[in-house]
Amino acid sequence: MQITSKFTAAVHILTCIEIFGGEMRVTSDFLSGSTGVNAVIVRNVLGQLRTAGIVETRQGSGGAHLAKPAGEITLYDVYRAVECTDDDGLFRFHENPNAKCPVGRNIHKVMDGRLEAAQAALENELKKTTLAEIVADTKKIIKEE
Amino acid sequence: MQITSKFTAAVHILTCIEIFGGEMRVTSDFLSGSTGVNAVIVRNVLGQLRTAGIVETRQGSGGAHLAKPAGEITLYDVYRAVECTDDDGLFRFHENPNAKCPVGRNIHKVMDGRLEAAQAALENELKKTTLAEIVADTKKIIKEE
DNA sequence: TAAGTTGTAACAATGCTTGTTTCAACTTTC
DNA sequence: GAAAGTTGAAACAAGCATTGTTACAACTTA
Repeated sequence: MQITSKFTAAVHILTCIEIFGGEMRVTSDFLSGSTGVNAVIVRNVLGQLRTAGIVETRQGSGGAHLAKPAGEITLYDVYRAVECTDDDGLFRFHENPNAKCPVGRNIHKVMDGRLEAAQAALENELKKTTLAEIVADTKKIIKEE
Repeated sequence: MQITSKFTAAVHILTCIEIFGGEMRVTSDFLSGSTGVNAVIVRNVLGQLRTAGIVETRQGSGGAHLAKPAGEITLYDVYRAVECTDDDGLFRFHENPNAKCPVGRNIHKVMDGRLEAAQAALENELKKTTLAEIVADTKKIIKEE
């Protein structure tokens, strides 16, 4: 099982907004062209990023902008905005353990804390990188090409 | 996107094998009863755990056993045995970034290292817990019931 | 030999991800 | 005000993965 490609697409989108936003209007069509992701999906992602307070878009006038400095947007923020793991977490539990079995009755309790710790470890690692670093690295590579 | 319930089911299965293995024959039917997971799925999981060298099963004679001490089996081992993330990792990349776009051409390079670090953080956390601890915690809770 | 069990293949059901079409609402420009 | 371009959103389809189910050969033990 894998984390959706919407996450990497969202980072790609944000990077484009930051890099090209100065010189041109970054529309969902343009972003679709750069990412290879369907324009409607791009708009969906932008909608989720907007709900999370990461970008600003307006109906009619094309062009998305960051809602806050790139240095204040972490990969974790993007991950949370786009993936819907909030409700039940990254791990999925088998749903019907038998309450009549002493193991089935308690396995949830025993594992939950550890699964949360593992998920937190992933998320904390994502918190370490900001969009500003992604943009800086990308610009550096472009310059060296 | 979530990690398969096969993972938690596998831990449940191993816990049962360790706790009940002394007193009775732990068959896939019994495990199906405790986990609430279909017996064929249980056999599939057992097959993956066997391939990974974690359990021993034999056709005909019922009853699975651990192939090594519970203290030497980490949650990570179980995760690797059961999830098929080896090939492409936990994160999925959007597949067709545009090579004509300087961002699309390089976003993979920029993100890969960070995604690997995040995945490694998750896996390292899973390495910290052994089956022996899960079993000990479960026994403790059962005793307190 | 009979009963119980594992290993495995094939198929169905369900749900998730992504793509596609369509259209109303909005902004900008002419 | 009209036209062109854009966003937001709903509805639906295609593809894929997960899980369940059925079926059966191969094996072990009694």
